[in-house]
Amino acid sequence: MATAKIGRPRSEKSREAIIGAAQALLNEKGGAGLTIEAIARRAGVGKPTIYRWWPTLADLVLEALLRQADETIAVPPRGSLRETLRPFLRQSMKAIADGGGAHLRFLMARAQMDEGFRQRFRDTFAARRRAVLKSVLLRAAERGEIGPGQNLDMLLDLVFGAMWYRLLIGHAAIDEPFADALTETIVGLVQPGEFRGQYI
Amino acid sequence: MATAKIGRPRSEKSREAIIGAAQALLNEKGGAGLTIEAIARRAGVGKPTIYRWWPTLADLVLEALLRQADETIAVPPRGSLRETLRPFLRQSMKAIADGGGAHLRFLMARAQMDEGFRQRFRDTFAARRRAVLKSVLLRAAERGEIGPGQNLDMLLDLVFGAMWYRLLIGHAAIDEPFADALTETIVGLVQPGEFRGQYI
Amino acid sequence: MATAKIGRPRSEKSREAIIGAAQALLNEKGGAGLTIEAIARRAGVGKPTIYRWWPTLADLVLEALLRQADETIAVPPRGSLRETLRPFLRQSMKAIADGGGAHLRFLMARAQMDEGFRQRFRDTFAARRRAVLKSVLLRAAERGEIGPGQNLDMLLDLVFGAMWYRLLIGHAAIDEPFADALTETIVGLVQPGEFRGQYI
Amino acid sequence: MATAKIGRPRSEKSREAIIGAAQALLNEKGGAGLTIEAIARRAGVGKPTIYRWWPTLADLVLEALLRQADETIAVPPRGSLRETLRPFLRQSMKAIADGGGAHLRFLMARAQMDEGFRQRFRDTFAARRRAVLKSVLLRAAERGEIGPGQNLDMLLDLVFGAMWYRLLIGHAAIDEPFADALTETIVGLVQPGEFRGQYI
DNA sequence: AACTAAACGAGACGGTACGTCCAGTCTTTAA
DNA sequence: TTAAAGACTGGACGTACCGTCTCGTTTAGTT
Repeated sequence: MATAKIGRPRSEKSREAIIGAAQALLNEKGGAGLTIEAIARRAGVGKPTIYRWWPTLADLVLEALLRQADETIAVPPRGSLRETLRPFLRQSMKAIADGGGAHLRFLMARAQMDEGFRQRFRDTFAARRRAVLKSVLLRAAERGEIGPGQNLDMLLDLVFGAMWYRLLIGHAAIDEPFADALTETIVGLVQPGEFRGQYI
Repeated sequence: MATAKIGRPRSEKSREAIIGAAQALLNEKGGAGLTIEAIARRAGVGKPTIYRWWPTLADLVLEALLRQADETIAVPPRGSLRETLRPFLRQSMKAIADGGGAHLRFLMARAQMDEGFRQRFRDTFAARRRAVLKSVLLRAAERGEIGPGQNLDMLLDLVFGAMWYRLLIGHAAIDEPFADALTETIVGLVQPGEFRGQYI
Repeated sequence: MATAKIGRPRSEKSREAIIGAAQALLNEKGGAGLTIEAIARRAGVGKPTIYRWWPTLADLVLEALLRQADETIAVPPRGSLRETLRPFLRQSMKAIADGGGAHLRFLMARAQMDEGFRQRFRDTFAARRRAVLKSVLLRAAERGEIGPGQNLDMLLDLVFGAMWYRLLIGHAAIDEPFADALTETIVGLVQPGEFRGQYI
Repeated sequence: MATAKIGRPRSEKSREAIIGAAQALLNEKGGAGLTIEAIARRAGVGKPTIYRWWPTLADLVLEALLRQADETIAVPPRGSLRETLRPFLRQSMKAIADGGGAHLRFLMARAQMDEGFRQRFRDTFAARRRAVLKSVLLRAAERGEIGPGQNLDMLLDLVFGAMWYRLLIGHAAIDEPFADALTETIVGLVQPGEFRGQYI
């Protein structure tokens, strides 16, 4: 059969405390000052307990992010591209404004320092987000709302790139007006019509 | 006049050695492992000498980046938007591929950990790059190549965002085909014509 | 010339504080519980400062022992063997009773766990103590107080062995009566006379 | 009567495995590196099983020592003091050379760190060894081979002290020549005759 | 034969200390 | 009088064990 399950089982209480402490510290002090030592102190937990379950502080923060993001997933239903994309972007930006931004900024920074984590971050979080939006675009393309010359992956880079760029550089707000403007820009970009440049 | 210039003069040799060491370490080992201590060792210099001239390791790397980027600035001249944007993007991506990518990734990571540097990074480097591209877009708008409904700042976010996003996530290459595709996408997006959504 | 001496010199204040803290902790809590971490805390010093100057906690304790033993060295002068040996042993045992015992027990324990330190301990401390007593025995032998059949190194093992054995096992006191009895035993053992067994 | 004896009985197999693993590790790697964790791993046993039966790692090693020493006990029979003492010492030193030395060094080190174990070590192992040798000396004294002025306990300290001292410091071998030399020294020391110093 | 209870292996737990790296500051000598 | 060099305090790192705990499993003796 499967592997036998022996030994003391994992303490869910500790797990919760650790993730909770990471959340709290990130929201209070921001990414700098978020250390494994501080989390262990706050959670009333030994450092090895953290290392046992997460290879890296970044992986722990990623799990914390996913935990709180899961509640707000809400796959967008149907309708026109505009009516699907707008709530997707509004919701994404709302999650960022409501605290997720600190997580994302921390994770992106760590991804630049740890190639292993960068790969995990790319393959789990980023790829998942891209997949969600890509399915939206694919349905729009099937409905004929997107011209045949459009490269959907380029569109993903444009949309997520603009959000990440604003988040990381911090030169402009990530709010509902931005979500709406980005929606209109993308909708305007993709609409089929006369030839407007060839994708190479 | 002002303060007399007495005392031991600054050693330009040390300055060069420091920046050179930073360049070398960044290219060899990447962002992780780039520390002030390592730079001081490599440059044969005391740590305080570094702290005296740069407030932060990130500022030092930023200077190193600007130093090597200055040679490749070459403001794009005239012609159509396509003919101006394409070399601009090709050149930008070539600089990234030729080693600048490590600098940029390091700087963006540090900006997420140090709000003070983030501001300097935004106000010097990022703003400068935006200004260059914006002047290109403005000239194109004057020539009527860009429709009146376009928000130029949104275009900047799209272009730089897509580049940064690919650089940071690492899911796709930053190369000439990408530069060309991005050029075509932007050119197609901005061309004036029938109404295609209103910027809010 | 010799090597130039630049840079901040070693802080004698820290050195004193470290050794003092080690002394204090050893006297208060005994060998168990004497850790580098605790010494650093007590001395108000960073751990690396300790590691910079002593390879091992044991080496630090050894220096602390030598520092306080230096004051009580007082090489025994002349006279008969009995008149020289007795004060030597009394003084040695007084030093043990006055606090040196904790140091010695700690050091001997560490020597059993760290072969490198064991060698240093043997070559510096133990060899030095043996040399002092051996010179006493040599002078006595020159004066004819020790029979020709005696192996002086065996005598050293007997004298130091008995002291260490009592100290480590703890079955009997290390005090003045013991010093005097040991003196008489050795003096009786070595006196020349009829043949009493041959050293092999 | 007392508590009924129900439940699973102690596993002798585990006990053997634990003691065997301790023996093996001690012989292979010496005292440093002998940990309960390593023993449990090697023996294929859970840590609590070890803690259930021995209060301390030192107590476990002590039992391992006694188990292998029991085979070589061989109480010395009769004859002169020399003829009794010499095999006793030879045998003791052979046991040390054959592997018991590592056990003894480990135990003596642990006795310095744990006062509770020091007492047990003293009251069981050391006292037993002293009793054996003391009975030898008593019989010799009854036969008149030892002068009336001799303090037998001092003799025990001399003999065991010299052995332990060599074992712990490591400045000289513990071998048959040493056993013989020590025998002759003791025999020469104790022989009755003209007055040779008074024991105080 | 079924029940009971202790000992078993496994391994996670909260902790302590380890020895190292680096940050940023301070103090001295050299230029 | 400033630059340069190196020792400083201090915090966090990731690891090794400690001794305790909680599991599911095994194994005898008791009913």
